[in-house]
Amino acid sequence: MPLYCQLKDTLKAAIERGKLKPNDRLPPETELAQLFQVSRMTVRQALIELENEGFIRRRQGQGTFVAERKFRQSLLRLTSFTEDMQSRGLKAGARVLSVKVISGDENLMQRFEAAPDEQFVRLERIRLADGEPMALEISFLRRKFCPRIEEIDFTDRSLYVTLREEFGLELGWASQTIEAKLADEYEAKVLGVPVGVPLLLMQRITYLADGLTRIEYVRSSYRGDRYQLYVEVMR
Amino acid sequence: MPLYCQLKDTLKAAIERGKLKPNDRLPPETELAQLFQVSRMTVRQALIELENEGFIRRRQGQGTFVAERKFRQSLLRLTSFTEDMQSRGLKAGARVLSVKVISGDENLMQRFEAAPDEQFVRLERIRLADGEPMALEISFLRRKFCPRIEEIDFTDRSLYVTLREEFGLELGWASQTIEAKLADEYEAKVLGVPVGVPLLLMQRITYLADGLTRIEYVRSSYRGDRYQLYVEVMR
DNA sequence: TAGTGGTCTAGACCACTTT
DNA sequence: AAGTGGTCTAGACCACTAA
Repeated sequence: MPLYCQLKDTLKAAIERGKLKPNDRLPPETELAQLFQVSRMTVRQALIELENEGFIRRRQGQGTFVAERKFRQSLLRLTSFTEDMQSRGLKAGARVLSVKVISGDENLMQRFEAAPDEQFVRLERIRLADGEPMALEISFLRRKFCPRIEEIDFTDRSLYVTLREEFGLELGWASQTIEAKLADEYEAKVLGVPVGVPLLLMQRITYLADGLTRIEYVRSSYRGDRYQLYVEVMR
Repeated sequence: MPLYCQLKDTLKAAIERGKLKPNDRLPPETELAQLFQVSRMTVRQALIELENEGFIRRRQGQGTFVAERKFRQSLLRLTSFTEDMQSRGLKAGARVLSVKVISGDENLMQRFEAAPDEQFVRLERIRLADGEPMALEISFLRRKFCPRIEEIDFTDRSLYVTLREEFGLELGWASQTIEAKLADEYEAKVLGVPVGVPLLLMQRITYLADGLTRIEYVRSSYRGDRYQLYVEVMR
């Protein structure tokens, strides 16, 4: 592992464990270089990446400081429902409504740019936060990348963790749309809300780490009365 | 202006003007260094920032390539309605509903962490895309940073451009929430839609470039039938 | 004025990909 | 084997901030 990554991890761990608190000042770059027996440029690479990830702020003439907690959370990243709920301090869960292997759906083939005979796994779940229905989530996966995934029970299991640990699939990025719509009869029934309540509809196509291969299409309908997206955006 | 910024701007301009096309390979780092008469580390700093901004992809052993257009657009950034519509190929406009100077609002004072006697300007506009109502936007500005801004007509004028050009205010970042709700009677009337249609509600607090000073609070209600957010998110 | 981060150099060797 | 980006060094001077 590169030296700058080791230094990065060391500092990140110190911040996350509370050994370094928000607004604490870090030692100057020259001092860190001596401490870790590396050159200043190596220290700088570690610090620049930590700043980009929101863990620290660097100010010319002043020094380097641990960022406020809220600043290092929830810049919009590719997260699973499980991770999202964890960061909100809620316990994520699921009720599996159906699991199917399907193929030949025109719409899906287009979204995935897939061959006509390719198989997909359709996983439909109600997502729970502290046991309460929060969203209806319908995921489509390309079965050739995760064979027999339909045999796994996703009641209390993160899909993304499973993709990584069982199938060695590293996710890279996703393109996502967000819109407002009304709950139809089916959505209302499974979410336990009246027909016509507002929902936040998010549709996502997830790509692997190579940046090109599409692995997942997911359509999530969040209850408008319980769910709010939070984003920090830069100019 | 630093050398690496000059190089960055040069390359960015070449990409934006189409002189360098998607998937074109850039010269290797050593060659760029010779071409621009700078060290390789300086070239690298320019390239790393261009990669972070989505203009290029770098691959060890292969080279540096111009990124696909869609990859360099619309990562979620702090944009004005005007910029947002431009990037969608629509013409942005506005109908000013009211402009007021107000003070003493508890709620506002809290959002801005402002003194009890501070004055705010409240600007309420219907935002138009190609002449059609798209959103109701209510902006609150701290008047001490932009005195007499209430005398400006924002019918065909970007608020953010005005803040920069008339008042020298550079925006830095914003914290933003996004949720789904139903149109109430007032919203329905001014947007020209029935009561109860779904709306995408975005609330934003905008900070200046210093990262600390809050300058704007804006509450935008977008028509759910016409507006969709698009985001690309990284893992 | 002293100390911080910001920029820059001219090398070096390594890891990865393609030929 | 050749060429690419990835990591790293040991210096240097500059710009900004605070005392």
